[in-house]
Amino acid sequence: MVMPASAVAAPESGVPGSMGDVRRSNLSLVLGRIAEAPAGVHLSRAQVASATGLTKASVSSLVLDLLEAGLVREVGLSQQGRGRPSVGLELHPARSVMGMEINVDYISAGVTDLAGNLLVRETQERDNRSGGHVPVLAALAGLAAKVRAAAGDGGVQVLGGGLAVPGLVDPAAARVLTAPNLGWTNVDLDLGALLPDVPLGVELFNEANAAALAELRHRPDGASDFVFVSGEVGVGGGLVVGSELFTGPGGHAGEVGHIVVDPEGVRCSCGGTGCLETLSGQDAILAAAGIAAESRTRTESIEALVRALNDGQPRALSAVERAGRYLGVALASTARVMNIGSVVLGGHFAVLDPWLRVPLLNSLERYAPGRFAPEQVGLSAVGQAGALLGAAGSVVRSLVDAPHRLQ
Amino acid sequence: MVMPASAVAAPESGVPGSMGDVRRSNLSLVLGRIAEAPAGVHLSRAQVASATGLTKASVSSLVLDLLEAGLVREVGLSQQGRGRPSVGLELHPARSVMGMEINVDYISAGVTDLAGNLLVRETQERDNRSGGHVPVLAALAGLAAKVRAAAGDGGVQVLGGGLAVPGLVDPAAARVLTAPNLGWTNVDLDLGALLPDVPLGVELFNEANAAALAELRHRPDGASDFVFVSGEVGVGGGLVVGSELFTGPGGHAGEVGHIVVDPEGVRCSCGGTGCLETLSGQDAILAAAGIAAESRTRTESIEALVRALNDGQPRALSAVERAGRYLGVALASTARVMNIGSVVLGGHFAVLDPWLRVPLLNSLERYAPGRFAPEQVGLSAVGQAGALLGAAGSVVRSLVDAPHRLQ
DNA sequence: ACGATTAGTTTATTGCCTGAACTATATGCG
DNA sequence: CGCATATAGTTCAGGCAATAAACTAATCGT
Repeated sequence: MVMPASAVAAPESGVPGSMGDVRRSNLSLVLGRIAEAPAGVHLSRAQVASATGLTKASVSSLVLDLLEAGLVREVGLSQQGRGRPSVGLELHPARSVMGMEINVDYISAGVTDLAGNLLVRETQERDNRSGGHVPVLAALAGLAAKVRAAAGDGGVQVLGGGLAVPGLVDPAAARVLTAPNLGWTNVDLDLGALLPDVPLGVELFNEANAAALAELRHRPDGASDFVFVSGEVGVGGGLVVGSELFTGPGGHAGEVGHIVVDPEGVRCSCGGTGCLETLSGQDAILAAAGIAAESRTRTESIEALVRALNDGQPRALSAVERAGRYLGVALASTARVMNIGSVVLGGHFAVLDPWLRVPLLNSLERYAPGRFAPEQVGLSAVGQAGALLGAAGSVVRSLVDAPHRLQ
Repeated sequence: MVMPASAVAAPESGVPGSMGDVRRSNLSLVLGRIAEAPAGVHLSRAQVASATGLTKASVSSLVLDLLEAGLVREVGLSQQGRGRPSVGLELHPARSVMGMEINVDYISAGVTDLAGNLLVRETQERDNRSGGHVPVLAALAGLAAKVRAAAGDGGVQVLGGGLAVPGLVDPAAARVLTAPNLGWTNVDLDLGALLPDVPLGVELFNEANAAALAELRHRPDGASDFVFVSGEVGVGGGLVVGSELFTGPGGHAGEVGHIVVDPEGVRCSCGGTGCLETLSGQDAILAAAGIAAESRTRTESIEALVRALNDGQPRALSAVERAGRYLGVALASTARVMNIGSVVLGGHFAVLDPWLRVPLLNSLERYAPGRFAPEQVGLSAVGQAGALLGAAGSVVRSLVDAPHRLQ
């Protein structure tokens, strides 16, 4: 049995299908084609018809719905050879979505159009570890309102949003289960208050999961199956299987940072023992490299580490070597369990790639021989903004999956 | 984003939906309800209608199709209080599917009806390690023909089949990538020749995956998310997520036996290092327990081990303790990556449960604290026949998913 | 100017589900 | 016995969505 194709025409499993589902499915199909077109290329109704297999008549009718919903816009005429010129179709540039991020030492909010172009973004430095979650959310709501107003001045309407936090989340319940680096446990978020009066609401994401979605959208190779591992203080992970985020039964799969890579290892902040994070997280690497964390921001510490590596300091080199080796152990196990043989490195793993790559590849070859070609280990295509872009993009994705929600 | 519900009305992603898809979806829905009913309970059209949400008119029409396809049968009348008595519906008892299994030292074939009751089964002892795959498949084809004839004498028609093999498979290509214990590498199977002239063909499965499907069907608690781990010479695994087998992008996810649990460990038959199999597989346990494998079948060796455990022999106890401990390491990592907190033990893990359970639970608590309640570690409900039942049952499942294939 | 060519719309048809009316078959009570 | 009541299942008109084919619209080439 193969993974099911993503549900196209069904409202839910176990519920009767009716012709309305067909309409929804085909609306999604048409909107998806229009959204997929490269920037600057505007498909015509006829092109959409031949690309989807729908008839011209059906596409005309479906496009009419999308125009009325304000999701799609007609743009100029264009002539291809003989015949009547075609009317271009594009995602409506005045419809947008918001991405938000709460991290340890900043909050951030940004608006992208439906094609994923960042229109506005603001980041606010802020120590989010003290004072609990209430002031953080209040500050973020303010920042979001500001960014939204800026977008609104440009005539852009925000349809919905996504929020990324560095911790375990229950998206259905809008609840942060644990975010060790924020010191949050079982925090219920009022997502509605964060971005009031948007038709599509606000979705909650784990940071690495959101970043994985951003990678999915922006990867030049168009890979549809990979593990994204993000090295921060913690080690986060996001699993993309069949161009979908895999979140598991409870919504928080992908904790690559807590794979056990050394059963005799030290205690982890998660309560476990010998997790990858205890050997390849930032604190572990900096400590092993002999770089004191005190009186420095984390960015500065990583910069110091890179200098040490460039200087060829043995302690730094062996610290990174160890991190790469154990990262390989965890990814080898992931490859075996999930059958994914492609990796995208983010956070400090991307920064340290020049020194990390060889030990990582060696480790992969030792623990999962023949499963990872070197070109299957890539670096993040979106970098720092990944979580925000991914959270925003996921709203677009859910909109494309169910365009009827805006009618 | 949550796992998509299984596609109900869509043929495939990226293809236009039409009204025929609605029909297919609803056929599946109706057949599914009829199949779900407990043994001996026969739903009426009216009950199916209220259970599914379809109208009586639609259900009547859909049931007619299923009757004509021979998938469903009307059975007697039954009176519930007042009113016209209802006509019972059941899966047609004369339609059946075949499950087949190739293992190291036997081949087996059996026929079950669509409700999963085993009608005939034959097992043939056979050394499948020598001589390559051709004679094995010839022998299995013979055995299948025999079993099919026996079922045919009872008036039962075989609609399709499933074959389980102990190795990595590519189901789409009908290819066994590697089956170390059989000595097979990149073997293409002619599944059509194995069971000629069946309308639904033959599907190929990894043995543990098939067994996981059988567990899914027969679990008393009706769990829909679990890891099945089967202890044999190798350690196999099957992942069930949302009542679906998770096979990963390439079709061979779930290799729990090759999670790295000891990076400094010994070489594994898969080419890796420190795999779970090298510490919790049968050979590893028997060797650590000091039980010589020579001049015994594997069953006898395990029996000897159980005697030693009952006698309280320290070497045997510590061997099993170690196996349980490392099994816990692997399952803790699986829980983190897949977000699955429920386990079903099969093979020797089930047999050794009295001695294995405590170290396993301790290990789970150490490496993934709070994720596994003791009652979430269960034993196989189907035992030895699991792979065969699962392979057969998967054909029923795919038939319920797409009943129109028989019309 | 006019045919060729391509884009998009209109119209008739088909398939499928729905709701309401209808038929069928039982029970229970006077 | 007869009739009200209740439940199962069928028939039929209506609506929606996709399709195919005919039709209108707009442009190019000669």
